Amino acid sequence: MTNDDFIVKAAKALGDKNRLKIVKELAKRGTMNCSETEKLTSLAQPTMSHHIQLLVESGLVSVEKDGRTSILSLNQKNIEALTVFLGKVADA
Amino acid sequence: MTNDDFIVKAAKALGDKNRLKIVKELAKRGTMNCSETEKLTSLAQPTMSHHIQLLVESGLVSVEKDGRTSILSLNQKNIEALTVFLGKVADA
DNA sequence: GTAATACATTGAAGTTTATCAATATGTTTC
DNA sequence: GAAACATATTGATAAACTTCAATGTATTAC
Repeated sequence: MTNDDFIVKAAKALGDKNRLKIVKELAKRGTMNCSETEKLTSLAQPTMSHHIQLLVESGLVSVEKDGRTSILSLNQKNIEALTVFLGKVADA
Repeated sequence: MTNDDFIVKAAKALGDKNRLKIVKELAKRGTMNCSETEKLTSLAQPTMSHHIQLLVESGLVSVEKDGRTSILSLNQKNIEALTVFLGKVADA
């Protein structure tokens, strides 16, 4: 994946209000499992599962399996990379 | 528009490779008019016009009309706002 | 004022995305 | 091992998005 591809994918992942809500909540709590994300919105479980998959594929969110639960957290390094890119654009 | 709405809209605007290319080129050159953006890709003129409209509506890009040409530039303030948001998320 | 230039709008086609109900898979509990 | 739990997958539908050809609207140039 080129850097541009990463930017596009990550931006696309952030460009949805439900996924943004997950990201913001992860920033607040540190971690969440999938069931907890479902309580953030009124979306059905498969829909959330899909959104989470997109966030993970984008690199913004990481998953660690613990038994039957999936523990989500922010991928700080990749979010930082996106931030740095934007920072450069902001004061170009 | 709430702050979340802005983040979603701006991220969505960035989440397309052609629009990202415009933004990056604006960061490099400072300004461009619409005809110049058309040379960046192989997209048709109406398609570019549409992408530019999305960028402008998102707040990432500003337009100033000068006769028959539209002069595009980055909206540093809004890009900075997006950067700040991500920065907070990155080291949450 | 006609022609050329720069951009916007419209209408339509194809593609992608968001969403859900139903169902499947793997895991813990009893 | 049966039941409950956590998440994933599948298949379908509706909405949103990307793209273009055709056409429209200003503006400049001759």
